[in-house]
Amino acid sequence: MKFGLRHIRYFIAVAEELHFRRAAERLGVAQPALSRAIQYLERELEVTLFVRSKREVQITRAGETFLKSCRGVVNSIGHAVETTRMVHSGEMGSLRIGYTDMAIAGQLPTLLKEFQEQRPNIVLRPHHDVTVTQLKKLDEGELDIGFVTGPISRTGYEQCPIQSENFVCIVYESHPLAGRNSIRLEELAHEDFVHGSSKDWEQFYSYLFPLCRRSGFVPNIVQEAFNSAGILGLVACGMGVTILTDSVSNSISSGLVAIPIEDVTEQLQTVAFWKVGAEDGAMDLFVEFLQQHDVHRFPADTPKTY
Amino acid sequence: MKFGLRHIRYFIAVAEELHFRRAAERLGVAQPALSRAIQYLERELEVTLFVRSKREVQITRAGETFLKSCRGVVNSIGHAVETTRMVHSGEMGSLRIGYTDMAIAGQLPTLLKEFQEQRPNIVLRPHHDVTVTQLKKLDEGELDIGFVTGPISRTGYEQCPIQSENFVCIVYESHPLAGRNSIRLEELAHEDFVHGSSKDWEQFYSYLFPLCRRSGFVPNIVQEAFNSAGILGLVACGMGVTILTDSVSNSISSGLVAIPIEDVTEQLQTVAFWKVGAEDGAMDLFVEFLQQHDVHRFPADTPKTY
DNA sequence: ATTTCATAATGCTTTTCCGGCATCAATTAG
DNA sequence: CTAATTGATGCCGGAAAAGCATTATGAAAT
Repeated sequence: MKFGLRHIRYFIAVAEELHFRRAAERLGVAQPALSRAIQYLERELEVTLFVRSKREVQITRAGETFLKSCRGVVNSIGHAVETTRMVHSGEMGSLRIGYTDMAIAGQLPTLLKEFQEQRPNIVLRPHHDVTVTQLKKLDEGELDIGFVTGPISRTGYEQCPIQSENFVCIVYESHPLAGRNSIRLEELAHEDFVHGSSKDWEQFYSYLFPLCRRSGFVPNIVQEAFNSAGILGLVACGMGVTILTDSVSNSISSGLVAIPIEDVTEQLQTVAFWKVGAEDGAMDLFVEFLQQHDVHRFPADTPKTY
Repeated sequence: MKFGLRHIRYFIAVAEELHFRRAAERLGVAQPALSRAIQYLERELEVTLFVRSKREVQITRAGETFLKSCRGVVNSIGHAVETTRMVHSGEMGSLRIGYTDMAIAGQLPTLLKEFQEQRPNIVLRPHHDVTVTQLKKLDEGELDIGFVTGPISRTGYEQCPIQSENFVCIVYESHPLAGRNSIRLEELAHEDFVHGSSKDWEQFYSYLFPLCRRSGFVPNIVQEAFNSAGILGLVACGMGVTILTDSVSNSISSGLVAIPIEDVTEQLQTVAFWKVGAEDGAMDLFVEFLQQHDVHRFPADTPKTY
């Protein structure tokens, strides 16, 4: 295969015109150049493509099959260029999106739905993961953007606030505190706590534990679960109480009660988090979309670092 | 699209190595040439394909989609060359084959089956047509080869004998001649004849009528049909007698009787007939095959012309 | 039969393109 | 800070492709 796309284009012209001079005109080259190009092609292929009989040009069977293939090739190249340009501009592409329990229980579904309507040619691929796993996958390029518990400061990354939620205490309905409209955090000092597994939920508790310490206690952990559904389940079994956030408590099952915590004004932030300079049009569009929807301004006075 | 296959091949190498120097080695060119080719490609596409960060080369999403397409393109080109060469050599292709009633009732099915086994990649497309129609279609390039009643002499064409058959008289079973082991042609002088339609069966009767004239009569045609099945049907109805050939009479229905004609030693030839210089490998192979199977040598002393 | 016309092929020259060498700039490793 | 590696750039030479002019050939017209 020592010929080029030029030979293919020339061949198609001759095959369609069955006339070297006309084909040369159509291509905007001189007739001898065309003759030689076709000769070269035939020599490379070791195949007679045309029968030149001084008054007419006939295409051979082999030429006809080559013509079909050539049309296919130029079409796929055209299509390739078009698609590549669309992916470059972001108009087309795919995004691997990580999300936490809090994100998926909150704003994320609405955001994704709205973006999908704006950009129907971008495929969204959401994956559930806790914050630390998402950060690892972002590092390794397995995710394009994560919706994680934040804020997080890390060089080479950017973030955008998505939602802020209050902490709420969740107890089973026969618990002594179940009837209360609100509680103070220190009232939980001697309760048994159900917990997210310490490794996975590291980020969440890095925000919650300082609050407990301020209220003068360290939570007494009696059970661990892997996700919020598991935690709620264990609470419903009467194994202890837990602290989660508004969005998750919106969907608690019967048998559980969510109680606001009076003396905790701090909120748990969920942020979108992504690597800068990924050179991906779809990402750019998605980030732009998120920043336009940034209703909850990022509080500059709480620069917690990871 | 002002780039060539060279750019595509270079791009694939860089995309696979993610390293300009190594890719250049693999391609057998110097690194600067490669850098420039990729730059040119990116300028033509108006798309960033790689992110060069002085210690590593990353491919962009757009680059990845372009890579997939490029792999497809080089594959289809390789496949195109292969297929084209096969068609050129004749190993692959298709043949449009015409046949008469006599041919299909005789040797042709066996011939086609045997050839098909030898060359499974050649598609055989048989079409039923009388001789004159086949000749017209051969002229117009609608057929590649015809199995016709011959011999035929026509410039630009060649032929090869396929079979020679005796003429036989066919009568309905209550006909006075039905009991005979053989007859002489002149005994049919005053019979009613069923005929192939004069236009379509022109070629057949150009061989038969001279024999009748030699025996001193012109057949008295009372009915015409379009093909041998129709003729046999009319004979079975008692509308007259007819003269056909061995092969056709082998498959006559009950109610009909085939009687040899003593004084007619002339045979009806079926020949393969094709245009010379068609520049088609499959045709060449088929013709070669037919000539090897030429058991019935062409009788040089009966040069009847069309 | 001869002339004329049209077509594709060929010879030669010019232009363009592409590759190689040397070098530069930038980043990383020690 | 130095050395080494990597991709980009400048410049030059050679090969490839195009253009122009011409030829050879076959068909149509006279």
